[in-house]
Amino acid sequence: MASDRLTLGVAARLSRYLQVLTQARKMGKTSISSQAISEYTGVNPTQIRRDLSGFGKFGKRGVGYDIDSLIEQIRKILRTSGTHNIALFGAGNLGQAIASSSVFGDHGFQISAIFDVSPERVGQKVGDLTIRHYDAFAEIAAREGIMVGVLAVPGDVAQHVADDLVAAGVKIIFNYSDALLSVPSDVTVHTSSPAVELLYALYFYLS
Amino acid sequence: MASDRLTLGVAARLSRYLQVLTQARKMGKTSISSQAISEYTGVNPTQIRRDLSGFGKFGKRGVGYDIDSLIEQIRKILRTSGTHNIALFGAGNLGQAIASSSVFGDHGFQISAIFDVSPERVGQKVGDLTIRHYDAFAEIAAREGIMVGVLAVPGDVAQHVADDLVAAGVKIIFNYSDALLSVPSDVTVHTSSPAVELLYALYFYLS
DNA sequence: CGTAGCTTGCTACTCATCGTTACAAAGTCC
DNA sequence: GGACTTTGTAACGATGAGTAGCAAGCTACG
Repeated sequence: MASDRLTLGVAARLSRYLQVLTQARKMGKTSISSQAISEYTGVNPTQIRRDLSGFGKFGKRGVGYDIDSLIEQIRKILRTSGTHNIALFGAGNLGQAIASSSVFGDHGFQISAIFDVSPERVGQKVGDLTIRHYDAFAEIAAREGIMVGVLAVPGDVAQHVADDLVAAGVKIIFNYSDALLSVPSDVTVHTSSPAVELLYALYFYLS
Repeated sequence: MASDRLTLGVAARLSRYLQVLTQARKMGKTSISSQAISEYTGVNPTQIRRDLSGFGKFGKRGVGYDIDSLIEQIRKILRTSGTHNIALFGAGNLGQAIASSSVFGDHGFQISAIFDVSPERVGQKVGDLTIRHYDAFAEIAAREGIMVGVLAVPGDVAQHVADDLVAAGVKIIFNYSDALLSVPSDVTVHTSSPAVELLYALYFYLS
């Protein structure tokens, strides 16, 4: 199991392919070549074929890869097939944007609950979901076994929420706030930082 | 100039350090050790010191790095000091969330204009900015020299907006939509894909 | 003042990874 | 049938990253 664990690089690239494939599928494409994936990801076409061919023969020579089946294969390789329940914290502009978009749903993440503390928001609906009060989180987490939490809350309360998430057994925290979160070593924090990604892109443009 | 260009890895890590440093500064810290940066970034402490010491002696032995000055130094290394004007497209939930947060501002990106097409939104204020009609973009871009565009628009119009941005001379597009954008090779598209980043984190947790 | 404990800066070495080149096999298109 | 495309695969070389180790400089505390 853990022995044939993918290396960081391979897993990162496979995820990246998955992103492009999912987008391409949304655009109505059904087939794609390693060359095309390369243009969208910046990864060398040979590298792409090598990454994929290490797990089986997914492509058709002269044609390329069938997008639907390749998505399925990669998700199988990443062992992330099926749906995963996530909980969303904060129903402000950002939280509502996340809840009403399909970004997570397209990749098998189902938002199973959305929490806030504002009396004006609690009880309102966002898509199919009703915003619940944050106090109900512990109970719901215990019942549904939430493993991933998404933080769309103000930075000054992020650590507090993160602590509660850790206590409830959440293992992966996606942090949209600007707070630096301290968590036990068995919990992964991923912080969204679009501005930093932009700086990175800007550097290469300016050079 | 381009000769002493940083490698991809170094630039990526420096950006990452910048993220953590900016967060740490917000939390009120003034100094940080390579060990601490390592815990937040996952990068080896020796690697961090090597990355930094290649450009000068920024740290104090026995103490660590002064956060303010290190941020300044890294931004100088990345040649992204100063402020950069960006334009934001789409004033829905996501657009408003971006406009009212400080994520971009903290890193020197100033949102100089926000555009939408909805008559209900145009004319309203988000923070200090007034939402303008999309038709005004070409003129404003010509006057202010926008180099970075942020797309918080629906996927089905993203390509159309991207084409207009390219025509107006925008070189970096930050894409929050789920569309796969086609642009000339001298334009960089960076697509936000939180779900894919989550899949990546999930893989390593499950292994 | 002086000693103990950090932390940086720096070097040398090793190993893994990625890009490159090359080419055969299998498919499509005309 | 023939030209063209694209995958699958191997070999090689260059680059990058992890590791270990150590001296120098700073702080803190008696």
